[in-house]
Amino acid sequence: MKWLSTEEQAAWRAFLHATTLLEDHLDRQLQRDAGMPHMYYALLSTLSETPGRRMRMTELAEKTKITRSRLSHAVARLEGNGWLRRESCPSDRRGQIAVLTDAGYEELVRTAPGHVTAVRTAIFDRLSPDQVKQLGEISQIIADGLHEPEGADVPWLR
Amino acid sequence: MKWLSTEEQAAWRAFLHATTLLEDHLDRQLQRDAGMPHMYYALLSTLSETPGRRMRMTELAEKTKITRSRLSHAVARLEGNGWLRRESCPSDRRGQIAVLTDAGYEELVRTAPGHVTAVRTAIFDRLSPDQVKQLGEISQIIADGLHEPEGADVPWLR
DNA sequence: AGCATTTTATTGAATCTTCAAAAGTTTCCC
DNA sequence: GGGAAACTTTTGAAGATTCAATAAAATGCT
Repeated sequence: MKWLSTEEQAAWRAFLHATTLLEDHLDRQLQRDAGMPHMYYALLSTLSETPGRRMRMTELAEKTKITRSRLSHAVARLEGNGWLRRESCPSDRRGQIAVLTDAGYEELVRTAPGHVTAVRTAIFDRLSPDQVKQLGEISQIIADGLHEPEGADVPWLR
Repeated sequence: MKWLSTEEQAAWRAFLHATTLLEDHLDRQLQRDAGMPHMYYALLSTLSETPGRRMRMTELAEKTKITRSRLSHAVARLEGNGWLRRESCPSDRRGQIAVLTDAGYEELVRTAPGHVTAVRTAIFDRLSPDQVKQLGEISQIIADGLHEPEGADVPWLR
């Protein structure tokens, strides 16, 4: 059993603090200005960038790295707000398609500047271009490692 | 209004994915192996490193970057598990002190190796020593920026 | 075709977090 | 001393997330 080195411990602690504070900060900012938590905003934002502003539920869940269950609950709530609507998928009768409504798009247009400013102020205004590059690379490595579960339950059957 | 550059957008997206997946992964790991979410584990872990394995509520909340309310609920739950107990503070009758019990310490001893392995596998085994250093520095900068709220409501009165 | 398996999406219950309000205590200042 | 203001912690309700179970539809296999 190998423990963390002093440097690793320090980095891990700082990382935990940064992510905890940042999540809290952005959730608060968006809850105040847009009436939704950060993840819900991310769903609208993701949809806004797709052709037709629509996406299959599973695809949207994968793109935003959340579970299908979480997405179902979130979409139900956002649909209640009128920012999203569901359509059934023509090619697969199990499928549902989440569609960003005009009202949802307007809400995004209205709140995006404030959110981007919050992100910029918290992160990018404080980092050098090289640090931004480093952060991107490091994040990518971590995300890649978690994207497809590594150790399956029965590795000897792989 | 200044938007994010292409590099910044890419970094931000990767960072969001990494933190979302990582949080989910570690919560799941600890829920399975220790019966508690990651933040609760962090509370026990933080307490275990203090003299007397005890800390005032507010201090513990600040050290772990969570709200007092969240801490109160968490401590109530962990107390129910027998991993923590409350003592009243002798010098300040408002104060409560969270104390790690022996059972709590044992639980930590039992589950720490698995958790450290999970953290190592997800992060530190994948990064170069320089990247670990970079991650620590970048995280520190972000955390520092959020630690004391920057823009007060009335900056002209500061 | 027929039947088991897999995939998609949702649901409800339990748990966790946030927010605002509350009660008790200490501090500040005159 | 006395009263306002600030601080510490808890509480309950509302909202969010997880997990396991469910239903419906597609796919695979023989």
